[in-house]
Amino acid sequence: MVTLEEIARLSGASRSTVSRVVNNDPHVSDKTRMRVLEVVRKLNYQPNAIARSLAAGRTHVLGVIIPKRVTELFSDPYFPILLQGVSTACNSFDYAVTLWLADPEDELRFMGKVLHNGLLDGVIVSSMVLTDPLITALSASTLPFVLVGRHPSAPAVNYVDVDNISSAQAAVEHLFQLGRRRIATITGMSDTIAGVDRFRGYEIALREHGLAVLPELIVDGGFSEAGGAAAMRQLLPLRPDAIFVASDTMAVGVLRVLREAGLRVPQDIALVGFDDTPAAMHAEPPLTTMKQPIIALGEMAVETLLHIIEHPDSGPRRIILPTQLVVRESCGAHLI
Amino acid sequence: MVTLEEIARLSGASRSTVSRVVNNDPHVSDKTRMRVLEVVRKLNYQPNAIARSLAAGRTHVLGVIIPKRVTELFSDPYFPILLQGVSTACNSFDYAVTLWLADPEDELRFMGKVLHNGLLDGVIVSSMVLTDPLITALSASTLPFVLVGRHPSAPAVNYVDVDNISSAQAAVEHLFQLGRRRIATITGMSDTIAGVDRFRGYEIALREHGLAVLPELIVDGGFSEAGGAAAMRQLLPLRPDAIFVASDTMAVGVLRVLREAGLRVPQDIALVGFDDTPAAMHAEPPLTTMKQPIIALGEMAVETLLHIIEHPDSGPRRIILPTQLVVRESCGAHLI
DNA sequence: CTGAAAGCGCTTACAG
DNA sequence: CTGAAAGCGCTTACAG
Repeated sequence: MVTLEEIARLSGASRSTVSRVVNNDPHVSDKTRMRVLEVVRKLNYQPNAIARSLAAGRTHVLGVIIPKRVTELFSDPYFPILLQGVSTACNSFDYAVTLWLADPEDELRFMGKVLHNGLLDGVIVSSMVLTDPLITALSASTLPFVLVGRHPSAPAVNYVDVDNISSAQAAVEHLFQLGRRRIATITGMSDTIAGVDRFRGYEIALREHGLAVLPELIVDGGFSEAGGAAAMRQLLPLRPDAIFVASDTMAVGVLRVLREAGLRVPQDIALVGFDDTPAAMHAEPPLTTMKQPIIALGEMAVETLLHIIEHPDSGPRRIILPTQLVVRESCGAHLI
Repeated sequence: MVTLEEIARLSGASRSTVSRVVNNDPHVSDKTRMRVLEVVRKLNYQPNAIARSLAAGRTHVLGVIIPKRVTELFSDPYFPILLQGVSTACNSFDYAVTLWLADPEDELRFMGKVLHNGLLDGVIVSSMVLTDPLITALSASTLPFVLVGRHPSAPAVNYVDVDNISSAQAAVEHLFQLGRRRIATITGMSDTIAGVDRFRGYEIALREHGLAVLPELIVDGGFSEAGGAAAMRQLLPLRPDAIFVASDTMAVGVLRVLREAGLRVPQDIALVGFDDTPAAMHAEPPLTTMKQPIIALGEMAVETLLHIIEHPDSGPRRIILPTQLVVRESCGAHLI
């Protein structure tokens, strides 16, 4: 392995100077810089990241924590896509990202160990679970972190999110505008903030129009495809004329059940989903859905985290990214 | 941050001794050990991973590289699931995993930089692309690596894989045994080893039974759902009585097109997929498919890599994991 | 079993 | 603009 030391010796400069050149410090004469760079190139010198981290006190690596519990729902492409956004942003800022798919047990180990071992400059947490002890542990630590998805138990915390409440409200409003009045909802897990918020949006929209919120028209689908299907089966005999489904993944399961039951979408039942994952476009019929900018959430999480690392004393940042209703066929708008 | 130095001072032991205790070195008297551990616990001391890495020459972090090109097909849960296996194994061995979702440009940066910056003890590469320059660069470097998926251009290399050829052959054989004779195939990308191998298995199976390999019954679906659907549309007028689809993700697209065309699966066309992703089970009808142990592939990749790191001089390891035909409804076996 | 010392490969005041 | 020196927090022969 080529070291700074060697470059210094061969270029006739001091180690300090070589370090400056390598780090683009302007306080080096052009002549010296050229001489050093020459040798750097010739030997294909790469600064040792570990030594650099130890000396500089920064590792240039971020952590991403995704609770395994949701990981198991990896049929839902939300997390892979989020990861993509995080990864892209990290690459562009010359950061590495280390991935922690933590089951509850690993979470403990993570908190006890990784959190304080100095490997990470900061972490991004995509826990949706309301009672996650990790959030508490992070808040108590000095490690900079940002949440993807707001978290009521830690209000003074940095996060990026969408406005799930008003987005869900807008989705239901869309169904109302199309003339639907018996609107059901299939909700996500009720111990996640997204699940709760999207349900609240549903309630608000109904109330706003004086529609009753009927308990029997509210079924938990747990954010999974199978859960969505099961919820739909439960809803079938109640004959809603529209359903707001709190994730596209669940909506795919819903469509399957409706097909089996011989019901037409949107003629018999109109559907609006949430997320706009790739499956929404490919669904049959194509799914009208509230698009969430998942990639951008990942990217913003990184940018926010980097900002916090640079400016530890700035106040908490809450970033809300816009959603957008993508009208396809499942809502029936094209028939009107 | 609590340091070794502090523990030494407070416990009255030397830094060497504290280091030994922390690293479970048996050459420490019980008395001393207790005394040190007492202080360690009290101060909640966590060894600094960076300092440790620099001193020991090992970082305990592995890299996973997934080419962005396939990443964009993240609707295919293969990669997330693989990641899960890798992550689980790393956790259990106390390694961290850093994720590189590399587009071709990032790949260059990776090779030039990350490959030699000392951050990684080794890397796992899940490139399926035949001509990937990364493989060449890795082979030329001293960094230990293992491939997920064999690679003909680098035969003397460590990899874990399934036997795609014989697995595909068995899948087609199954269709043959069910009486199908006009068997088409929708192939994966022809510049991936999995794509090529699965196609070869198809050929072999047909030839074995004296069936002609008809070019018009071979259509590229590019491993994506949309590609699978497009391929099926092309196949529709040719009326095959069975199709071997080289991935479940494509098969989902195929099923959609068949439904639109009013064809019954398996009565009119029998289908066998590949992978056994969660979508296979949820498909309509449930998909018969060649199950690939994706999680296990990820885990074995880690174990193999760790083995290579420990034993740099052992010969190359090639690990082939078994596949298994999962018979559901799309092949028609249940009707017989 | 224990400790003093060198060293891992960098960065960064400090002085000139 | 440049260099000598200290230091980041550990591990690991080496000696006793």
